[in-house]
Amino acid sequence: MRKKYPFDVIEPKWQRYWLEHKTFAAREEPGKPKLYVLDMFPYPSGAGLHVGHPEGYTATDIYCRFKRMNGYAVLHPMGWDAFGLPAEQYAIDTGTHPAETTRKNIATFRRQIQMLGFSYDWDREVDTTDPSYYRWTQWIFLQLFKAGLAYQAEVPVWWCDGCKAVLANEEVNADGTCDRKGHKDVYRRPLRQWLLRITAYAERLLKDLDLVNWPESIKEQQRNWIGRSEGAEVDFRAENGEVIRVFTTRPDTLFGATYMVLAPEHPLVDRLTTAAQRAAVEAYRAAAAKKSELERTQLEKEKTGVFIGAYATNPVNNERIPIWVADYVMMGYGTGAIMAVPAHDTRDLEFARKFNLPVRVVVQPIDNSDPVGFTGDGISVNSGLITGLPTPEAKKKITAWLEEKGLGKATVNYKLRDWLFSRQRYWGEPIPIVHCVQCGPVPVPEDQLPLRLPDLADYTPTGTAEPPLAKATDWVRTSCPKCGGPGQRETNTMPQWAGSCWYYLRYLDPHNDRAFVDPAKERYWMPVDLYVGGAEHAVLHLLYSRFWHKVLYDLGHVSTPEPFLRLVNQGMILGEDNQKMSKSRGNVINPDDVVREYGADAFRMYEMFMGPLEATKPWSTQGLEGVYRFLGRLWRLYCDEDGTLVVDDSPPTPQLLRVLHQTIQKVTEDTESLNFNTAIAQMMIFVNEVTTQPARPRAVLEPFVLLLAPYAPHLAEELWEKLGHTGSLAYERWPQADPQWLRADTVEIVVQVNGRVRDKLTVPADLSATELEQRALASPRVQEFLRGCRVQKKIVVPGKLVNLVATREG
RNA sequence: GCCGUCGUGGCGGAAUUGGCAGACGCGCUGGACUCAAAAUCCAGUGGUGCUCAAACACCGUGUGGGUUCGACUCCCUCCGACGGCACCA
Repeated sequence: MRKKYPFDVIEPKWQRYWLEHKTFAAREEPGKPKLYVLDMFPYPSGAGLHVGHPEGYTATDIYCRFKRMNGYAVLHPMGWDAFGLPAEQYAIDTGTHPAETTRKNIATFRRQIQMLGFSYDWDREVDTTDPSYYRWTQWIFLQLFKAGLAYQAEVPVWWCDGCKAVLANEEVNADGTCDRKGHKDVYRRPLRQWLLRITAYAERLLKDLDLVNWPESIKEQQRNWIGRSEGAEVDFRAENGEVIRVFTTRPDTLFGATYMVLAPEHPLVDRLTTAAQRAAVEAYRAAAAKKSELERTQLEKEKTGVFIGAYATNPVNNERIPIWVADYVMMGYGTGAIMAVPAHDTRDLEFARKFNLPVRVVVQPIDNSDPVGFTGDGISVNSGLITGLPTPEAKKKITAWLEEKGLGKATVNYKLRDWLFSRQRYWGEPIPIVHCVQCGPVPVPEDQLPLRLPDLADYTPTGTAEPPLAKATDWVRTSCPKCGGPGQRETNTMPQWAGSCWYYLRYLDPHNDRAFVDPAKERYWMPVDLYVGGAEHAVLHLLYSRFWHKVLYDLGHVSTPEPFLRLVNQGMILGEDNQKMSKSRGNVINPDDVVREYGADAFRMYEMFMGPLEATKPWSTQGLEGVYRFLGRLWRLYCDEDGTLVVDDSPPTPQLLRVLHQTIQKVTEDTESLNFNTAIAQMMIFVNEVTTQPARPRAVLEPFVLLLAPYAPHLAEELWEKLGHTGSLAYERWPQADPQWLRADTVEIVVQVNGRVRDKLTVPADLSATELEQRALASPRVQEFLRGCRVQKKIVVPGKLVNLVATREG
């Protein structure tokens, strides 16, 4: 197909120009307002760039180019989140060193990203696998360790037989399969692990969500993940004297507790079970331990459990209630034990019905509906000292009473767990710790960082819990930095999240070898003003980053409590068949093909024209062609077939000036608010309008090039040059809309009778309300509809409409 | 089950504070140019009725109701889609 304009010449030309002139190098400029615009950096996979990547990148690029032209000092960097399993798996399969695979993939990604003409400052590129980068990832880990926020523990962790590796909780799917490869044999086994004490920051991670401008859905997901709930811990005494502590959010229902439940793993089960029940309880616990999470949560809707033979005393009424063991109570939450109030808890009610346990109503709903199974707020009944109180007051009073008697206290619980931070993999940052028999875990001295990954000949997992690094025996064997005695290096590595937790800070000062970032630079650029990326990172990446950032903040290394001020999630791009793009469906669109055939500007512009940035939307090659045709039409507005400029110096008509200034106004507003699709629609209106006119006045066409520049930067640069300018337009002043041309002299007024449009009047824009009313009533069309009616009410909105409310007479 | 987001032509989508629903693009139809086609340009394009057309009327933003002079927009009910969480006491 013949090209509609020479994008294949223009685009490489300007890309070369920008790189050679370092047009987009970011500088701290005290006189200018700063703007830090960040893309979630990609994992450079072997498959190359996907059309989803450039969606967010184009959005941020447009915004950055727009803001530069509006006088901002803009920081807009790109880099690589390059540790991770695929390169390691490839090494296992082929023997190629992951570093080499990574280098190659990065080269492909860089080429593809550069061919789209994004205005990144390439001198700030970071690569998480580069020792000069991970040196500081390790350094931050040591700060966490020294602050007591990194510790080792023997924890039951998810082990995937297929990957021969430990998985993090979040890497295990709800159906019990492995998130990476879909392996089925995933189960828990206890292993020594590194954990980060993110729970110490639960409250601040929750509260500080109020400081950021993020989509409500993301904030809500983080809140749910942190899972704060207020309640009370209450001590029940078993008959043998053991104290069973429970957590409840409804201390007001204590009088309705008719039994207790311990989690199967609860340590008191052993000590409380009576001889008669021991066999049944042991059998139940053994069965529960074997159950996968899948069985325990998904399939097992029917409650199970066993009475352990023991009783406890309800502290509020001294009632004797039986103790059961059941797997609907989890050891990992609260205290692993509950008081069961079947009348006001759905799960307890199910259990009680199945095992014929008593149900006692202690909360009366306000609307007098059935109290059994009622879990909302109401009025306490049959509840001693709190009888008659509404739920919130009842909670307060009973909690105070418990505290006074030493039987319990108000408590806050979180669902959030500590972050399992070690991986039994090769291709990750080595954890800079030496294990010494004398001194325990000892940090590698900071001046010895980076602790480099040793080369291995064989990357395959050991198959045991020993990580592959254990094979590098010379590397593992070392001396203790503290006492000089024999030591062993930690062989676990960090998870992929580690490098991405702080990369936005390294961009500020990527070549600094004395600190992870220079404090002055940090203060100048932070926080990130706009962060764009996929919603799949809603919880983990963003929560982990926020956690590290807060630790660095507390240690005085960064100046803001939150890293990312504003967050926008770009939507997914589906295939033309409205399905998720995938190789197996054969609906994958390759950016290389698109750029070869239509050019980068058309690709960028189409992705922005598809719809709102946040929306999920299907790819359409015809839609792409429509945008490509538009760019061709735009080109022909300026040049004839030989590429000779046809712009003239004729005085522009008022009509053209009006559409120009409307376009300036609309494009300015919509670019600022990231509504790129409507900004492009307005540019199309402009081009359509100019096309209908014979003249090509420079006074109108030249400012339009600047409006186009953030969207189709190569085309705009080329036209700018043809118009006689030298150098790049990247820092030209953004056009200002002249209000004179936005004001309309006359407006069209809608005249309604009973809410239906019956006539339209063209009147002077500043016509008064009374005058407007007169003219509306004088309209023959309107009079026709008013015949035989009496006007009851007149609504006059100057500049907009007149509505006459009339009723039929007689 | 719970939380969140969202339902607008044949399709992607627009609509400022409650004020002409369907901007812009795709597709489709007709026309110009052409030997012909492609490309390009011009015109039309929510549905229904009125024997065609014009004019006009009525219907129309997932469903049913409500508030209002007026509802895509605000409130309630239900239905559907997508995303997240999931026995969290």
